Amino acid sequence: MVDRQPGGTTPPPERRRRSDGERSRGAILDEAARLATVEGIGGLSLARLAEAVGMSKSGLFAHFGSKEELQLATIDTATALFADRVVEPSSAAAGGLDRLRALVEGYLSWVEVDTFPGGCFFASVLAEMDTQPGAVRDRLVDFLHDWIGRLEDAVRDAQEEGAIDLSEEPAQIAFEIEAALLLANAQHVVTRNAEPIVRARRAIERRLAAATAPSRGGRPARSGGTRRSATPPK
Amino acid sequence: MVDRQPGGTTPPPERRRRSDGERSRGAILDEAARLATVEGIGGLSLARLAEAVGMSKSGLFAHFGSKEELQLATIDTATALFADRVVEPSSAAAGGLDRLRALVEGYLSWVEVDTFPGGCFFASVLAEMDTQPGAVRDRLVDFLHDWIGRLEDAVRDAQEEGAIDLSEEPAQIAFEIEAALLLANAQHVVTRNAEPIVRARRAIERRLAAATAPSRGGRPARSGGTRRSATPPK
DNA sequence: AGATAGCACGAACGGTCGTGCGTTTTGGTA
DNA sequence: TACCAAAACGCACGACCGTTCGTGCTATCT
Repeated sequence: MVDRQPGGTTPPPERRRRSDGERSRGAILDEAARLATVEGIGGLSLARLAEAVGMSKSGLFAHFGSKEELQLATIDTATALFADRVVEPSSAAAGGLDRLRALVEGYLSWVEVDTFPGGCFFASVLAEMDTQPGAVRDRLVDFLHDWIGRLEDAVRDAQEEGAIDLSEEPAQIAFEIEAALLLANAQHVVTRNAEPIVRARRAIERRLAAATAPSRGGRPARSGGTRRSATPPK
Repeated sequence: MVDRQPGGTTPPPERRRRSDGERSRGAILDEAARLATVEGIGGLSLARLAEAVGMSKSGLFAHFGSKEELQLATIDTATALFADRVVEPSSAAAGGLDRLRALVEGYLSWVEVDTFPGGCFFASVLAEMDTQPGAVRDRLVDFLHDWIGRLEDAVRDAQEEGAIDLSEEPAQIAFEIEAALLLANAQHVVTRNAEPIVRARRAIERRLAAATAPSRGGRPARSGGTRRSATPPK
């Protein structure tokens, strides 16, 4: 952490942090991500956030310098949590199809387990900012592209492994999966029960079954197995 | 228009309207629905709305009495427009399946034709209000139930007519259709091109094709026609 | 024509917003 | 232990929020 050089003149752009400051900042961002899903990332006010974490408005503000910086940092916090809860666990999957299923299940539990009171952070916040140009929207769109790309990559890998028929378009399958996930989240927030979750699961499982068995007389792809095909990915 | 009774005591709740007032009110609500899809129905301020329609804030406010009343009237305006543009045209369809397709196409054009700058009014506003209890949220949820119910009814009618297999669950098909429509809207707003529209169309057409042809070796259902079969189920 | 009431206006209110500034407290280090 | 910068604070600001009020204007009815 410390990188002091004994040579006397330490260059000015050094910024020393104190541990309690870092801890406060983390607590602020955790609460900000929660509140943003119910009040909106724009509607969330510094005063309410400060009260929620138990500190003064000005003390909180000093951590970020502007509201937009706070919003961007909040997005980064949610992104890190999403990576930890949804993306990372899927990396243990054996093949592309299993990884795809792991991403789906990861997202559905991310929604169902009430990680945030207002449902999926990104669905909530992107719906709010999708028409408001700026750095916040841009960062959210970046996240979305990353997520959709991850689904498509899993489909492509599954195709290379023979688990999904080659006639299927990865972007189309990713679209249909994402559609079910998005509506599952939206309806879960409104109805507060698990029915949309199981409907989404059913829709996706059915779609994958159709993509697994080729539409016109091909061999049914095998499921599971640690078989490592030659095809080294990219 | 006038209903005066000569008996003296005219019951108080009478309210006479002037034509220019009604026209102003309509213009306000049209603009409010537009602005609500980009600024949010909560973020939309009376001052900005007044400026957009070219009148004073207080003059505008007098039409509604409170911001919540304005919001509710805005929702009613959007609901009427939706009924006119999407629901009503579908009533000309011959059977349940055609009506279902008409609802889908009606919604997709509602989105693609940029009826509102921020995409579908209801998707946008419901995403904003889904965690904020109150009359506004309730009215939006009512609309949603009505819309989903309309999709399910069309599926059920199609089943009675033999156009959709009886083993399909109407609520499940409606969920999958609504999912594709919702994501089509969301991605259209972000990307501003037609690709999500055609992806949704493709997904829904494929799903309907699967629901039309029974999963395990039955006769493919015929499309079109006003045939009204008895079809005693199972 | 005169009377009535719907319509629109400007000004002002109490409140909350994001933001700046000067001060006090506090934790890590020399 | 004494020092110093990070951290948290209180306070105040200008702008904007929804809402209220008093006042003219004018369309419509008698």
